[in-house]
Amino acid sequence: MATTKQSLFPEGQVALAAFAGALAHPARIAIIGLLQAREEACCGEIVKALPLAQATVSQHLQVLNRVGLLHHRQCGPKICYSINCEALRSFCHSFQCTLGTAEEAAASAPHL
Amino acid sequence: MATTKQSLFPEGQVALAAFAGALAHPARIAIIGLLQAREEACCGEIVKALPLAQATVSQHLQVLNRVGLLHHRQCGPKICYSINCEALRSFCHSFQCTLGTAEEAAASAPHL
DNA sequence: ATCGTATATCGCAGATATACGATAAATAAT
DNA sequence: ATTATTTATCGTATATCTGCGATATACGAT
Repeated sequence: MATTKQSLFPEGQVALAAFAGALAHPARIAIIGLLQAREEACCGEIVKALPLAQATVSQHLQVLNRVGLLHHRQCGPKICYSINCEALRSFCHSFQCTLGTAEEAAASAPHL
Repeated sequence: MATTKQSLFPEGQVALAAFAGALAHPARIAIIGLLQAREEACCGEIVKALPLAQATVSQHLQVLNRVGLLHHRQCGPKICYSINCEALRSFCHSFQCTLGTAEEAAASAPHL
């Protein structure tokens, strides 16, 4: 038994869980951090920066892409990835709201 | 072969991924939201509020507890759970820092 | 000690995730 | 068309997650 019961939960909670799931691996945290530092990086550069095989890195990129956290553009023979800042901010916002840390966030960033 | 490679990543990234992993299920998001609304709830109340069996809810509580997100106290025959606000805030803070949604995101709009 | 209630843990099965080699697909240049 | 480069996908094996019934543990009251 164990047919997933995720569909029995409100859509907002499912979406937030999916977002959290996309960040639930050190490699994907590292990729986000790397893209934050460099603005943009191609898959090969990310592979060099991580202790993982190319196929595995590509899979992790897909996971981040699936929840809309990445932009990518063809750049000659390479594909350059960057962070979809809007999506990231939007996720973080509903994250704050649901987790009830909104007051603290408002204190440090008095706007929005 | 697929012995997990999580240990090859920096500790901070592993910790953040673990935190995200703890929130990577709608049931656990729901539990956090419920505890936020009620301050405190015992396991039985949470079971009633979710479409899951008691054993499953108990497991989800363990997952949240393992990363330090919960407080619990014996309350007669029951066990009352509440959110460890300090831990939650601390996590959210390093979350913001690593994901760079503090001020960089707001400042950098112009590209593409 | 026994009973009833409340919660945690065990054991199992099915579903996902992780990781990688091999290979395919796409691009650029020859 | 061939080659070299870059990335995505396939196939696979192993690991972890999800879910629940059954059972164990803990507590308060009798």
